[in-house]
Amino acid sequence: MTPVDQDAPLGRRDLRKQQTRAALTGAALRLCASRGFDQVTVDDISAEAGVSSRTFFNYFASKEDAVLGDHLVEVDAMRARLAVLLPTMPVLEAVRRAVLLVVAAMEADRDHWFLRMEVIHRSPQLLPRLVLSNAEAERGTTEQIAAHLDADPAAHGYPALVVATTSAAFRCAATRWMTARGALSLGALVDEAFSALAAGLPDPD
Amino acid sequence: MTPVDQDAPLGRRDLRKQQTRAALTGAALRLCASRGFDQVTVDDISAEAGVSSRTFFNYFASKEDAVLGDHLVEVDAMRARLAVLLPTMPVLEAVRRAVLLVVAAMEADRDHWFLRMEVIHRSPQLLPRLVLSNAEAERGTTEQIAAHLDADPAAHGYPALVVATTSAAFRCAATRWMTARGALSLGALVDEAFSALAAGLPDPD
DNA sequence: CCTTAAACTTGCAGTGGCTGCAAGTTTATT
DNA sequence: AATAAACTTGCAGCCACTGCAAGTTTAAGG
Repeated sequence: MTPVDQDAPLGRRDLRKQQTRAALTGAALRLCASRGFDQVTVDDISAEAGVSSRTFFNYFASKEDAVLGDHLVEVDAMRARLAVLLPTMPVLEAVRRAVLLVVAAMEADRDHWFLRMEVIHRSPQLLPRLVLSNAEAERGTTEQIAAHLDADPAAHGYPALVVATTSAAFRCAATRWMTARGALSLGALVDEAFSALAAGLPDPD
Repeated sequence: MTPVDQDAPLGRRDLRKQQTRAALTGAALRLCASRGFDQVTVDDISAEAGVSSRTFFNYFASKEDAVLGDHLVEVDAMRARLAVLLPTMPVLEAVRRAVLLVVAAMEADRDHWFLRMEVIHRSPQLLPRLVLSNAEAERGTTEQIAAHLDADPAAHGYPALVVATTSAAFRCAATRWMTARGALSLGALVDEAFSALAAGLPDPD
């Protein structure tokens, strides 16, 4: 699932930790996908993963975290790309290209995302937590764009507006991608959504 | 808060229910605003409101519900307005005008909204739940627009895209409104955001 | 006015998420 | 081989939340 980060000093210990963590998220996803989120207890997940329930909470702060996991890994890369692109083109276009990094990561992780989606679809209570972590990421990007424009984010609404609307557009594309179970390319769907945004959301046809 | 709905058959019982409900949300808002959401227990709220903690759960399904309350009351009115406007103008413009109904309701309820905002700002865990209930409303509006366009919502991304992005724009405006503590008119902020959307989110200035 | 049925409140007991603490056990360090 | 650090675990406990079985209040009909 999550590839090993660069050349890390991996002793038996860190290895086992990764292993345990993966076993926990795996068990959580599997169980929740088949039974539904609240028909699964932390004890169930821990037992399936072969650790105590107390240990579960050494790895995750909540049951939800085990399911949603770290779906924000690519944010740093996206932000770096954005920093490079912003000075050379309009904000909206820079964001569109930066988002393609996330698109690539998601398309590479297809199966994992579909499984996660299955769980979230079954148990919509999880959706909020997903939105929250996104919100945090959005705030950072907003500040980045505000700095680029030399604008006070509090006084000027533009940075927050761009980030919020593009995020919404991205989520729309992702939703279409998943309901189509990957029959369409996520990249193409994202492009379509961003084009509509750039055109001012005119009525279709 | 919520004005009495039309000519209702209000006996002592229903009256007391309204009273209790208001006391609970009031206590919840007050306590959470001063102490923070998770420094307040359901027992605290119930005691402050003068009922048992068990009764609390007869009124609200969760502690969060008591704080967030019914912030979706005006949705029906908005949808009705939208139905009237859609055939006579572009979708985006119709949505903009329909949203003005919500704007009016919020501006009439200023103080309450600011208090709620105070709580949410202190305890961001609440923000997601807020977004979630919005999501439900968004789905309905999406279907409405899809029907108007004679489009299959699954096949065509436009309806969901318009709704998601305009909702995001609205939230941005609302956030600015609240951080400015009402120094700016919510209506003006919403108009500004929608204008930017309609123009394709060009770089400012 | 009085009776009866429905609605509302409440205590109680119990489940499950989640945390701090104080062992014990495993792994890294010298 | 000895010591320190990290990891796991059981335990005791808090709190959100629920079902159940009273008790109490209000509405409705005679």
